[in-house]
Amino acid sequence: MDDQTRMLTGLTGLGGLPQPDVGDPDSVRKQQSLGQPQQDIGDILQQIMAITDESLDEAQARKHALNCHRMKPALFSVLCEIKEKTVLSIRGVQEEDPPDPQIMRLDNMLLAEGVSGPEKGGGSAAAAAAAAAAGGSPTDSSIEHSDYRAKLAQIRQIYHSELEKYEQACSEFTNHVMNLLREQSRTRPISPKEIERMVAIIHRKFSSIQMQLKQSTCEAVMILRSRFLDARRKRRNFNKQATEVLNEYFYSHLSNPYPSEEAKEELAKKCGITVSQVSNWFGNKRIRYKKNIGKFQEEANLYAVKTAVDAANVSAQASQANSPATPNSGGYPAPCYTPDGRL
DNA sequence: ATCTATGATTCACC
DNA sequence: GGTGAATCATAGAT
Repeated sequence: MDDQTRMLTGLTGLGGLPQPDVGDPDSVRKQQSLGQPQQDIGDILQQIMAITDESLDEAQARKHALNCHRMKPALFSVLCEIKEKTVLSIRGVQEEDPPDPQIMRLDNMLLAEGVSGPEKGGGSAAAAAAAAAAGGSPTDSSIEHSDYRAKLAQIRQIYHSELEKYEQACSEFTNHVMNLLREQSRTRPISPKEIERMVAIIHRKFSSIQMQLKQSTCEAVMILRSRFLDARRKRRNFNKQATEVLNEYFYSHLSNPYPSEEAKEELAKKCGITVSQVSNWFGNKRIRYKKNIGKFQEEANLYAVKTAVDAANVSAQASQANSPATPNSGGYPAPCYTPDGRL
């Protein structure tokens, strides 16, 4: 009995293996035509392939039997040799690809919107600023603001929980595949590098799923944002007190109705609006005043009186007289009024 | 329904 | 970047 025949009998004697059909005349013919060695190897390979069709316990037992088989090292070395030849053609085909620019774009956006960054970072601050600039009374904007924040937080939460799920699934799957490959490396030649490559492939697959998640999150944020920006166009008039403060400043600085940055901040604080709203207001006011001074005459006189009265009060309170708020020299034409407040 | 007032936006200019 | 000018879009008055 030669080695291969012994091996065959050894394998068939392992139990549970399909016995070569000795009684079958076809089988006998095959044995004769193939020649003993090829036929034996063919059987072994067939048995290896058959493992996949079996239950786990059976397969484990079979695997163990095969691993213990004394021909296994020989088969293994043959597989190694084949592998060595084929690997040369595979090598270098799939090398490190550069970071996907689209992923980077999505990442940057998610970071900017405060979805992927630290909990209460720049993104929400920016949103807050935008919300504040949205106009309307301070209460309205804060309602819109909190609404926006709440929705953003919701998106953020979903994004993170999904991301976590994906990451967990990815690492679980990676572990599983690595274990499988390590296990298989006992029967077929698998280099650590190949395992690495396989892991990279898995990661690529999962990162493409992640990209989809990022994309849909971005879309959600964009929709939220556009809704929010639409809401911004829903103009709300400033309250009476705010308009009064702004008008007072405007008419008392008619010669130069350009508040400094500090003055704008002060006015914004007084009126409960943002600095950019103050800028808008002054921009509109200047142009509209200039366009139709006549129309604003009454208003101008009213505030001139107010300013004069205030100035008078101040001077009355102070022991020494102060000069009026702002002399009107140049700049925008002043309304006509007498120093005592009469028109 | 229509008009007016007004806050916001856009664009060109400096 | 701040401003003027034109324009948009809507609230509020009629």
